[in-house]
Amino acid sequence: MLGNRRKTSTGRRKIEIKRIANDEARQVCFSKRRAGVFKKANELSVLCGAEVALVVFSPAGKPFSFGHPSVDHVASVYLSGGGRSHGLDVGGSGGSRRSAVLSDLNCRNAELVKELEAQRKRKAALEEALKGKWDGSLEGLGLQELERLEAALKELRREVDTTVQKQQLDQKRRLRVYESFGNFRGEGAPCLPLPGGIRYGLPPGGGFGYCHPFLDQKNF
Amino acid sequence: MLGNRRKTSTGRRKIEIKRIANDEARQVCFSKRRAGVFKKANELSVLCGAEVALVVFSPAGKPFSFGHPSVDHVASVYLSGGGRSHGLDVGGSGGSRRSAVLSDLNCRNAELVKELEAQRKRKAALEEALKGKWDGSLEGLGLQELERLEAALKELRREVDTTVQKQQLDQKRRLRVYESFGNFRGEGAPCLPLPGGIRYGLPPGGGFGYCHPFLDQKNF
DNA sequence: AACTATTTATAAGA
DNA sequence: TTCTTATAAATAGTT
Repeated sequence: MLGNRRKTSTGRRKIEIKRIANDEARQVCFSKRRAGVFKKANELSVLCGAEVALVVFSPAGKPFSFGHPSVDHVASVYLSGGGRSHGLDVGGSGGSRRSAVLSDLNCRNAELVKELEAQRKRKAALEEALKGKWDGSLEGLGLQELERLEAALKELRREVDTTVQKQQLDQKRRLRVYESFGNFRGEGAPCLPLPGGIRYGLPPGGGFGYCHPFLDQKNF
Repeated sequence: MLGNRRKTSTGRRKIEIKRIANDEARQVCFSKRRAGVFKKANELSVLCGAEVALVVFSPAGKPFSFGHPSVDHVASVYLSGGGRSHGLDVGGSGGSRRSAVLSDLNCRNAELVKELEAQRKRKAALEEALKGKWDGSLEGLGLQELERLEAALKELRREVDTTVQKQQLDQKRRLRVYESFGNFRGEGAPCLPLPGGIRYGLPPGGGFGYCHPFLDQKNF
């Protein structure tokens, strides 16, 4: 009775890996494959103990992410230059650790002094720019002035970024803490400013909801 | 002749998704599955036009990554709060863009003024800390002083991070540029400092080599 | 969302 | 690591 039932499906067919033209089909494919990729990423981290960070934006711009131990952790390591230091000087095993810390601190201090210098100049320049062109409102400014202001802001950002990056690098060299477990996030309201320190990812209350892996990631 | 050959394999068997105890088996599994996950991630981005960033560290700490349009791009968006603004005010389509930019700039300026204030205080505090305890060398300092200095450095970092994050958020709100194509990176020397602005990832010359997807990612 | 026929990924073994 | 093979899993097209 069940055996001689007609075929109800043509079955899976091979497809070419190129952009799916049809909008709806693309959306369906995204949902299915997103679930698949996240599952694979999770399995890789569990089976092999690998550190994994995966962030996906749907064609509509909805964010989904998975990280083990966390997106933040992996992003930090990646940011700081990638990879563990292959076991050298990790853990409190020997007496060379203290001197390593010392030379590390020494190095960081030198960089910090330079950064202070740069910061001083930068701030002066920015105040200059603000003083000359800025009275608190925007209405009196032409497009040109706005653009110049924006350029100044970008410049500031780039310089601060450099500072941050160096400091993170330094810090990560000796701070290799393992966090406890992975996480899975998806589908949240975009563009909310976040309080507190920098986050390579978003905090629980910051607009992204946490979801259990593979159970709740069906929305486009 | 070929048909009646004995089974040469027991074939694939179902496994439980939990850490593989045996080191070698875990390594082999990592290599295979890493390739699989990266392939899936790439297919998702191509088929569906999704933005994807995937970073994996092997158990030994070797970094592998894939991004479309790039890890940097996805990380930036993710960092800034996630998600596109759902088509509103994207592109130069309407006349509301100008006023949007104005209120945006206005907002950014207010934050900037606050940040300048904070920066001034921060710098003063740091200089204080350095003046009091620091003569250029580390040898005269006890562990307690070192710890206090480290705390000051961390504090500085946290505050600078906050600045950077806010500015990035602001900037990203109106800078939604599409880059051209994805990339694949793997297996590089860890922990080299990077010149230039902050990178959510690593530049071509920064210690990571570029690889073509799925062809060159076999090393643990 | 559910259903299957297929394709694809992969666990073991060599 | 790479190849092979049997099998488990993912998923394209359909309903």
